[in-house]
Amino acid sequence: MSEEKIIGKGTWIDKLAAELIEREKKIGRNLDLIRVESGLGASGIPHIGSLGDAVRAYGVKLALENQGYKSELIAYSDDLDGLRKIPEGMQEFGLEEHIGKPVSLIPDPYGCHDSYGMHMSSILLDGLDKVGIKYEFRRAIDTYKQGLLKDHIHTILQNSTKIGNAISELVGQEKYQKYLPYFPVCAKCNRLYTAEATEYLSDKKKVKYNCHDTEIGSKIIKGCGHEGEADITKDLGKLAWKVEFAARWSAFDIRFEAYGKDIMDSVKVNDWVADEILEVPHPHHVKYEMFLDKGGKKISKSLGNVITAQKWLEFGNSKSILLLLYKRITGARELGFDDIPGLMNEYNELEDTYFGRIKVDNQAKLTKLKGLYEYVNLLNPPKQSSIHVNYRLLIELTKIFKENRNERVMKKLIDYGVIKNPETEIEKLIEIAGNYSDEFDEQEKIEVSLDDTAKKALSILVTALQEEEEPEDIQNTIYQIAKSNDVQPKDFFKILYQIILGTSRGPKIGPFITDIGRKQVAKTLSEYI
RNA sequence: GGGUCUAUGGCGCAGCCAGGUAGCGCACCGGACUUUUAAUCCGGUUGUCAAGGGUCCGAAUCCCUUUAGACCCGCCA
Repeated sequence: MSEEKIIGKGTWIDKLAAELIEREKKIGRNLDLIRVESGLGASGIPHIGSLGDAVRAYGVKLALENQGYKSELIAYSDDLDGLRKIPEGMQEFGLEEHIGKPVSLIPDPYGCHDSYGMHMSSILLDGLDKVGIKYEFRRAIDTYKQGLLKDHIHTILQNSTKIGNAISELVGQEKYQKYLPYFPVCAKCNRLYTAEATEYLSDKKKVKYNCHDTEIGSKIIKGCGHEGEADITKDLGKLAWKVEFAARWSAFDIRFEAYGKDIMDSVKVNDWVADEILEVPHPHHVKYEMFLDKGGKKISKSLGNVITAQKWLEFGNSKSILLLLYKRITGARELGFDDIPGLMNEYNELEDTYFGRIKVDNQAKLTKLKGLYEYVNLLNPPKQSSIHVNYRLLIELTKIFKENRNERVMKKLIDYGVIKNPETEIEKLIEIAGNYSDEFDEQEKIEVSLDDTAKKALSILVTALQEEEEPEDIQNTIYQIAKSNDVQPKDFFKILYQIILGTSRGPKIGPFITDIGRKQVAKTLSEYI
């Protein structure tokens, strides 16, 4: 693997950006500004996957800039989509009556934004802000209202027969051979999807529709029976997804958009529409797998297993999110909050590699790891390494100290020689590690098998701990008890850790017992005798 | 029906995209040292890199076929 083969910073992001540029050059498009796009769902609570789409697109923007091009990320909220089902946990808001309406026309149940859709989008935008992603925000409702897509809609509707056939051929969906790929918002009941467009009056730029019951999922949405004509240049309505991206790509001059495999078919059709109907080359793409929860189910907005950026940030820092999203793009991954500690530590390792404290033999590998570190820092890496504390250790410590947590954990860390002085940087870590242990501490009672000699030694220890007078040196006492009762000290310590911490090792146990409280420990231990 | 991904020592995974001696963490086993305990140090575990074929001087890595599992699409967005 030679030096010259390495593109940019050696990551998949750089390679992708290079492919993109090469393709644009081949097509011969203007490269003064390369726009990349990311879609934001607005119908449900945005999970980490939606965030990933934007974060990765931003990575590509950074790579493009790094290779000398100007670039911009458009974050586009699909807030003209209709509400299909009520998200888990939002049953009490009486959203039932709004099913089928565009989410930007539904009031915000929480009352803090101009609409339901804006509320949802804001959660994602807030997530992006928190991890440091910069973007240009666009909304579907504005895009349509401003008529930015009206020429594209006209062209698409004029070619609806051709498109309908192509959809059938490309992905086997027959529906658009019969109906137009355009959903007017019913003038009478404000609903989408119920209003089925049957005919396009090309000269008037109007579609004929009738509003009738329609089935979405397993639910029937009531239509109001209204029959009308909608002016595509003035009245509210939207293109079907199968053709909408193409119109948007063209209108915004988008050169890159990543997509999840769940919308693979739509992208395939849209690429065709862009190339063949709108006659604008489609953007470069990359497909990614969905994040799955630990059971292997897709993380869905409507189910309860939502991992949002906000929730993640309670337990891990923004670097851990960025590392997760930038380290690789391929492959289905099962994701859960329990991945956070690993990612927190992995970031520290990566930082050590970047600053040369960890040696990596393979040059290409080193370049790649350093590159990854730079992307996780959004190509603005710190000049100096941060202070590293093993995150799992922090979790263990915060599990033990619930009162005066910050102070006591900090003191322990100094005792251990992990840090020299209390640091505000560490305070933050103690806080999130504490959140983690509070939320996920399962208090698993593990089976500890004890033989008679061990039990005897244990009961002597319990007695010793219960003495009013504090033994001078608990550490030494434990050692002596083990020795004089024919228990291997090594095993005895192990037993104690298993009982107290649920692990086979831990911090130096003498001072540790003092920290928790002798009586407390004696009580816990006595349950095993 | 269509599509995508995954398959690597006991477990979890990296390596695969841009082929060049099969690695990491954990677990486990043995040893060393030690009142040693966030232990540390040394060594180990007979991995057909799912199976078969192809390309190549050389394949875990690229291509084809097969098997198993997962997920997505075939409403809508």
